[in-house]
Amino acid sequence: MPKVGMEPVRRKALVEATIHEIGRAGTLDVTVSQIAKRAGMSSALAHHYFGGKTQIFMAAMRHILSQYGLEVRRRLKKAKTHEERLRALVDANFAPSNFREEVVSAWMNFYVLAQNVEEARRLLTVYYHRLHSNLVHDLRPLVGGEAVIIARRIEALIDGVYLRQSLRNEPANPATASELVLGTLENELARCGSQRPAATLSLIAQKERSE
Amino acid sequence: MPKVGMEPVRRKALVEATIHEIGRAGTLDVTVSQIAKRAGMSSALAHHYFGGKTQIFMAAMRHILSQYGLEVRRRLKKAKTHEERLRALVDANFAPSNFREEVVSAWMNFYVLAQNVEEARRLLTVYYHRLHSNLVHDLRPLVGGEAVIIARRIEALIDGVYLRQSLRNEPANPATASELVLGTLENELARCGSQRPAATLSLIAQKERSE
DNA sequence: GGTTTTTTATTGACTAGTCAATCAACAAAA
DNA sequence: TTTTGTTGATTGACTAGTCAATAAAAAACC
Repeated sequence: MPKVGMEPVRRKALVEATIHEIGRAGTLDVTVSQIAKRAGMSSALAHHYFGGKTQIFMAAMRHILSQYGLEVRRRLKKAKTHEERLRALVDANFAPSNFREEVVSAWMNFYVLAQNVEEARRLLTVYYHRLHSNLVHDLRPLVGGEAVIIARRIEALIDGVYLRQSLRNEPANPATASELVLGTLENELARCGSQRPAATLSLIAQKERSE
Repeated sequence: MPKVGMEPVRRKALVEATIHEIGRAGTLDVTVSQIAKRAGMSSALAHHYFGGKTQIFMAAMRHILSQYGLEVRRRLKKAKTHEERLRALVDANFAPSNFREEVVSAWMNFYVLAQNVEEARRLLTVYYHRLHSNLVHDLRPLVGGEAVIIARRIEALIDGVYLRQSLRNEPANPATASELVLGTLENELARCGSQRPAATLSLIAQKERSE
């Protein structure tokens, strides 16, 4: 029974169904029918609103990236010092909204997609650059010239944690993951920072341990 | 013109063609025909020798993992001290034989495969455990109780470097990649090691810089 | 040594199934 | 009656896997 103004509702449902379906299957090899079914409509309607399968994937990827961006900005707003901002940047990656089983799996598959589809690669590159310049911005005052190399380490580490999470059967544990990255960061700062006492940071201290 | 004793030749050709084809396509979505064609035979023959597509993939994955294992053992044999052994363990990941564009891409896709196919996951788990226990074995004497957590960081970092490499257009640079990981490791050791002078390690010093 | 039989290598043609994309048709709201 | 929403049915392309047939080498036999 056709109601009017369905377009945004349908699009949203499809995007979310896509992420869940990719997460469930662990692959980009999901059919439009599967996605449409989960979103509660026919596959023809999915094509009607998005045009094609690739566009559905791209919309889903854009959604994940924008949700991630939102999380980053939300946390950065609360942070004052450089140390707090660094923690915010790292923690955003492991926020519950991003670091869930299906979303992590979808991320992994988008990485693969970015190897094939130029637009996907572009999106990912934007995210990379933003994270990198954010990190460098707050690392520079603390470690000077080492900022870039340390940023690269943190970036790779975050991706690695995601990758390994996608292989686990256990549900994601934000605290453990975040701690792993922050611990490394703390080490880097303690080692080559010279303008502030190492203890100032204490990134981890404020969280309880797990694992 | 049938020559006899072709089986091992064909199998090898198919395995290598599989890796190249996956790397080229950036996806597991390659057809048996494409693989067979690159290996210089008909798709029927590929089926004849391997049975099915999944088995072809598994054979390719096993080949990559065994090549990696070989590299590790080769380097470990030359290493004497714990520090040298740690460096060997890290460097093996970035040896030219493993850290090439197609192989990196294949790795990424095998990660995805491991989310779906139980046997693929098992293979990857074996590799994980071996790397982990190797790292811990040589970290423990240097850093004691922190060995496990540091090992986890290094492992995630290595995976992250692979992942990011798969997104680049530029050819892989072993030196840069290795340095990124070894630098982190050095930091960790310098920070929490207490039984030996930090300078002893100098993991990076012996390599020229790049990037 | 020559002939037959068996084994191994090889492929073109075919089957059965899947799936993205399209379209014609229908239904409610404006 | 025009716009918006919706779907079942269909098309067209593609692909994993099978099979029967062919051909050379090797082995067995005389």
